[in-house]
Amino acid sequence: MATIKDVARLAGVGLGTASRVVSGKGSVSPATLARVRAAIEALDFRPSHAARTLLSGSSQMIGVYIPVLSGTFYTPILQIIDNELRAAGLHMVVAFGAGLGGARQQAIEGIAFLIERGCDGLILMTNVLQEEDIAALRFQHKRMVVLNHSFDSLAGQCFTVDHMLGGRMAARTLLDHGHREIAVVAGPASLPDNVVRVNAFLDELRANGVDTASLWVTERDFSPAGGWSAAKELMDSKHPCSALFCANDEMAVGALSYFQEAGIRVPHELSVIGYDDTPSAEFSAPRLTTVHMPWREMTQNGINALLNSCYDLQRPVTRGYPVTMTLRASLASHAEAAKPARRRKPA
Amino acid sequence: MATIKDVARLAGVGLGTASRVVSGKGSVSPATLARVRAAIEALDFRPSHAARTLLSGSSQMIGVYIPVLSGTFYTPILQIIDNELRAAGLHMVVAFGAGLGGARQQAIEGIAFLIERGCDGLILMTNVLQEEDIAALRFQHKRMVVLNHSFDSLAGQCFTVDHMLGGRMAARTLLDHGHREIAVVAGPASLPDNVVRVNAFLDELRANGVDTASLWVTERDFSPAGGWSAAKELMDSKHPCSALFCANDEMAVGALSYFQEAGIRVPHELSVIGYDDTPSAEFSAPRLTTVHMPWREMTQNGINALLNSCYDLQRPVTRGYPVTMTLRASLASHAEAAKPARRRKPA
DNA sequence: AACATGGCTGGGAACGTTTCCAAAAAGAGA
DNA sequence: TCTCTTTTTGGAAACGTTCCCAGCCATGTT
Repeated sequence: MATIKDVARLAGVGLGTASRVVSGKGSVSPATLARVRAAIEALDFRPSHAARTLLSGSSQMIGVYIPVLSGTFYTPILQIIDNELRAAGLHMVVAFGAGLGGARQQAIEGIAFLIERGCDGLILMTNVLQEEDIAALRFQHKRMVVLNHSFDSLAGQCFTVDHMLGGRMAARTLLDHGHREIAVVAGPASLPDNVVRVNAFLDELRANGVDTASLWVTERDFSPAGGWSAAKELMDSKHPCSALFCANDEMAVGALSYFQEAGIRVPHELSVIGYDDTPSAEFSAPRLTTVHMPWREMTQNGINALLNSCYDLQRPVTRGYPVTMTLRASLASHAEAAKPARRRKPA
Repeated sequence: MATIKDVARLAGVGLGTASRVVSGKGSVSPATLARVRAAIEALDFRPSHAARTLLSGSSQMIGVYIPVLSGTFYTPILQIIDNELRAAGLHMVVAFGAGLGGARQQAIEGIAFLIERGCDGLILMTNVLQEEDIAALRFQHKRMVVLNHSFDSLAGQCFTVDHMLGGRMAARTLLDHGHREIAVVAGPASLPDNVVRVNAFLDELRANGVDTASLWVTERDFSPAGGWSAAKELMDSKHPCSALFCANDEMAVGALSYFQEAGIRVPHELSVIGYDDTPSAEFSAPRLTTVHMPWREMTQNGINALLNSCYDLQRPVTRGYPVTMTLRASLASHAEAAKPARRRKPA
C-alpha cells in the first residue's frame, strides 16, 4: 500500500504539502495541487486509518452490542444505526453474544471486546446486565448509550420506551374489544422490561374488574418455538379464554402457527395480540395486532445523544415517544366471535 | 488512557520490558513480571489497537457487506460470521447498503468504505455487482470472499450454493406430490441466482412434460409484501393451479398471509413451497415446505477460506454442499387436495 | 530601495506500540 | 578469580499520519 511519503516523493513535494492536499486543509498552489493529485491517483493512495486514529485519538468507530441476532426485532434497529453512522462518516462494529458463559457473561465479554477495539462510543442493547456491571465499565465516561433498557445509575444515557404504557394499551385494547378471559404468554422473568409490560397489562385488567388470578399465564423465552408450545399448552389446558396476549411478536407468530395447525381460527375463535410491532407481525397469518413500540425514535435519539457526547455535536435529543396500537386482523371483538374459545375443529 | 510508557515508568522498568509483559513474549524475571502486572492493573492499561494496527499492518478486522438487513435471510449468516470471528480474536465490521444510488452504487460505496477502513479481509454478499466492479476493486488480491454469488473472474473466492439443484428439487418435490398446475413467484430478474433457480425449476417441470408456457408466472422483489400482492393477483386471475412456488421464503410467507386472509386453505386448496429455509419458514402458518439451502456450510467455508488467505491459516475448505427439502405442512399431495384450486370461501 | 505582508512549502515531532540489538547482570565451570 | 554462556533489561527505530513552525518567494507599500 502506498503511503503519503510515496505520494510526496512522486509528486516531488514535501510531506506537509502532500498532507495538505489529502486533507484539503491549508493552501496549496494550483500547479502543485494537480501534481499531487496525479500522484495520489497513480499510486491509488488511501490514507491509513490506523495512523489517523493513532494520531487523532478517535477511531470514528461506534460499537454495537446485541445479545443475539435472531428474530426480527434487532434487524431494523441495526439498519437504522448503520445508516445514521454511515451518513456521519462513522463505522459500525457489531458484537453479538458469543462464548460459553451465560447471557450476562457474554454481554460483559462482548462489550469488553468492543472497548478494547478502541470504539469512540458504544450502543448497548441488553437487559441482562446488572447495575454493578455498568459500574465496572470505567469506559462509561459518557461515551455510551443504552437502548431498550434503563439503568438508574445511567439514566441520562438510557433510551427506552414506555413499557408500562405499552402493557396498559394492550390491556385496554383487549378490554375495548370485549375480552375479559385473556391468556398471557410472558417473556423471561429475568428481563425487567418484560416484567414491566406484563405487570402493567395485568394491572390494567385488574383495574377494570378482571380477576387476574384466574387467568392462564405462562412464561416463555421470547422465541417462536416458545410461543408455539405455549399455545399448545393453553389449548390442551382447555382454560376458557377469548384472547391471548403475547409479550412479544415472535411468540405471537409462533402461537399463530400452532393455532393454524390445530385448526383454531384466529380471530374468530381466539384473538391474538403481540407486542413490539416488528416486521414479522405485518405478514403473519393472520396479520398480527400488536403494540407499536417506538423503537425507531428510541434508536434515533440514542444515536443522536451518543454522537453528541462523542463528537461534541448538537443533534436534537428528545424523550418520551408515543406508543400506539397497530390494529390488524388477529384481533376481533368478543361480540363478533361466533364460537366459544376452546372449541376445536378437526383439521 | 494510560499508555505503555506510563506502565513502564510506574513499574520502574524500560519500555521493552513492559511490552514483553503485555505481549507475553520474551523472558522476564518473576519479580519484574509481578511489578509490571501490578502497574498494568493500577493504571487499567489497555494496549492501543490503533498503534498495534499501524505497526503490524493488520487490523484484525473483517468487513462484511450486506445489501440490506431486512427479513431473516442474512441474520443467521451474520451471527455465524460474528461467532467465528470472535473465536479467532477478530472483529466484524458491517456495512449495509446506504445512500441514494441504486443497489449497485450502494454496494460499491459500502465496499469502498470497508476497504478504506483497513479491513484485513472482506466478505461480500451481493449479487448486483458486475464483473467490472470486481475488477475495479484492486483490493481483490485474495483478501476477499463472495458468498451466495459467483463471479467468473473470482471463482476460487466465491462460495455459493447449487441453485440449479435447488430449483430442480423444488420442482421434483411438487411433481412427486402430483402437482402439475403450478404458479411461480420469481424474484427480481436482475439477480442471477434467482434466475438460475427459477429456470432450473421450470426446466425440470418441462422435462416432465409440463407445459410451462401455460403456467402463471410473476416476478416480485423477494419481500413479504411482494409475495402478498402476487398471491392476490394469482387468486384474482383465477388461473387454475394446485401449488405455488415462491423463489424465497419471505415471499412465501407473504403469500401465506394473503391466503389466510382470503380464506384459501393451505395446503388443502393450494400447496405453497418456499426457498432458502430461513427461520421464518419454521413457524409460519402453516409451516412452510421449503428448499433447504446449505447457507450455514457456505458461510462457514467462506470464512475459512478468507481467514486462510488473510492470516495464512490451514482451515479446511470444502465445496459442494447438499441441498435438501424441508417438508412441512404447507405442502400436500394433489390427490389429497379436496377441492379445486381457485375456489374461494367467504371469510 | 528597503521593508512588511501574505501565500506556499518542507521537515521535525508526536501519537503508542513492537521489534530489534546491544549491554548489563547473573550463573556456571575451570 | 576469570572466562564463557545465558538470562534479563533498556532504548532506538519504525509504522503512516497530522500539526506546527520556520523559511522562502513574490507582491505591494512607504
